[in-house]
Amino acid sequence: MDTNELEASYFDERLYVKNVAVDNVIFGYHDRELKVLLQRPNFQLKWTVAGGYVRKTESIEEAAHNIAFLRTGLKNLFLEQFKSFGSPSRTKDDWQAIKKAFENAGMKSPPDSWILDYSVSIAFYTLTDFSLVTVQKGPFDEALDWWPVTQLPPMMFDHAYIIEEALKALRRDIYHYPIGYELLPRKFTLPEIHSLYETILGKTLDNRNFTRKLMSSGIIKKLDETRNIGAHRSPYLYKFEKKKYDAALKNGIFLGF
Amino acid sequence: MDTNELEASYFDERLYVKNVAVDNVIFGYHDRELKVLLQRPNFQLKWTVAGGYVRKTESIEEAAHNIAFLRTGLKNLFLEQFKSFGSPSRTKDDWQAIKKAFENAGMKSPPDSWILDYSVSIAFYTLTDFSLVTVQKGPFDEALDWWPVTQLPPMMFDHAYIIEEALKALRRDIYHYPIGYELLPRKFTLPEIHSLYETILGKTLDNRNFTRKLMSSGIIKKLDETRNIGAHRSPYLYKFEKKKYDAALKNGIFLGF
DNA sequence: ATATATTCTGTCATTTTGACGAAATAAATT
DNA sequence: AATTTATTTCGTCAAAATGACAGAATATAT
Repeated sequence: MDTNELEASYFDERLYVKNVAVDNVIFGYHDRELKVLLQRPNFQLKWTVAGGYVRKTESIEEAAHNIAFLRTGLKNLFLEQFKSFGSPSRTKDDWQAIKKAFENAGMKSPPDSWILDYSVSIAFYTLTDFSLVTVQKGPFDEALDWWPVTQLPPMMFDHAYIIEEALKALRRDIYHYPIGYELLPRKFTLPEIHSLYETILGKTLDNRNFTRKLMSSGIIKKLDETRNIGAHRSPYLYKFEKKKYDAALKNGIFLGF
Repeated sequence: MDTNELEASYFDERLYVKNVAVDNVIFGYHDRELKVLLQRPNFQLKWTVAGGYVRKTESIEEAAHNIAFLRTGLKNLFLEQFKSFGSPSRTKDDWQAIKKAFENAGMKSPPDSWILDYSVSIAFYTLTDFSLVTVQKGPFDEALDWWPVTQLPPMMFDHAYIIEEALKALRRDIYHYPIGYELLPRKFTLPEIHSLYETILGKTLDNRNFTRKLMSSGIIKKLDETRNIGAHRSPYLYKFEKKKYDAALKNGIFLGF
């Protein structure tokens, strides 16, 4: 099935689970900023998190992976479910706006039964190496772009809140999982991973103490290469130790920065 | 609306959200064991977690509180959402069994559209002071009882897995929240809270080091009373410091046992 | 050669941890 | 009334982890 076909069959109650949406907060890291991939539906001014529906033949995790794949072109990304959202009228108003806009444009809009009924969102966050992503708009979207989590555009539904909660979950998980592995390119420098942790945790970390702790965990390894950064001392490159990383994912690790 | 009326209206698609269930793993602590409150539906041999559906007029959190209230008689319990579950046929087989049993008994059974369609469970865990609970069976249940998490009976659906995941979440959260407050009576002894932590974490903790750490957090306070435990030295009673506790809930606390 | 900006390495006092043993106490037993 | 038993409670010490801090090395531009 072609990508557009796939999404175009949304709202077919025979294929998709009604009342249940999956939202996926896709994080990337670039220019010392944590960014999130957002889409803006046709004719709309406000943005949404990457989202979609669940086919009756798949699990919610598969649906979330699929959403990530549709927008980034990447499979098997690191993906964590962090919370579900459901309350009367959390989506109603903005759905009505979308419906109206579609109708004004002479386009087919989602059926009322999907819009006016109760809507539960199961939310995941996804971590990805920014540099590997090639963004791909969906058939109902006018725009798809990375936004810094510190400067989000106006958001539809409760999606600003969903991103807040995703950040909370990420900040909690960063203590238990070596999250840098997912957000950084395969080879990276100490200042890069240092800045990543500062960005996610929103606080400054003493570089010497940070390095000491990270190295003592044994999860990253110094390479024999350096990166040229222009008029400055060239930082060494590092990479994650896959074995240690897998163990850390499985058993948890404690990184108390 | 009366309690039984409330639950009896399940499966009315005008009132309840289709495809979405809420399951609530209700934990209590008694006799040095962590227990979970389970129900056994009519004519069934296997048990389920406390569960129910979401009214279209309420949030999923309200639904979860309501389920806890129906089974324990208690309101405003400590309740955390930890994960949602959704995959094809996670509930189908056992639902068919229930349907058949209801029909054999000449009772009205849930409509096929609710049974055969996709089912998402939003799962919460609830912590409660065992001694305050008065268990209340639901209208479709033959039994409702506390079971030690270490010796569960045969479970329906994927509920054994759901309980496992609830335990994981609890073990994760115990490091960030002073969970003892919810599971213990207002006044308790050091050996009691010590044993609670050992039980939840599933490992022995040196009593002297445990006490040192717990006291240094300032979250509990020694009282001037002791409890008589028969032929042994009488342990002092302690209570949680409400202010410290509230701050810990809000900002998190770190208790690395 | 010098200036500038950034990376990298090391020390020290303080705090926290983990592993122990021994004294105190309430009731039952002799 | 002394002793035994089971439990609670208090204290010490060496090792490890933490937090605060300063200075040397290096890549290029001037």
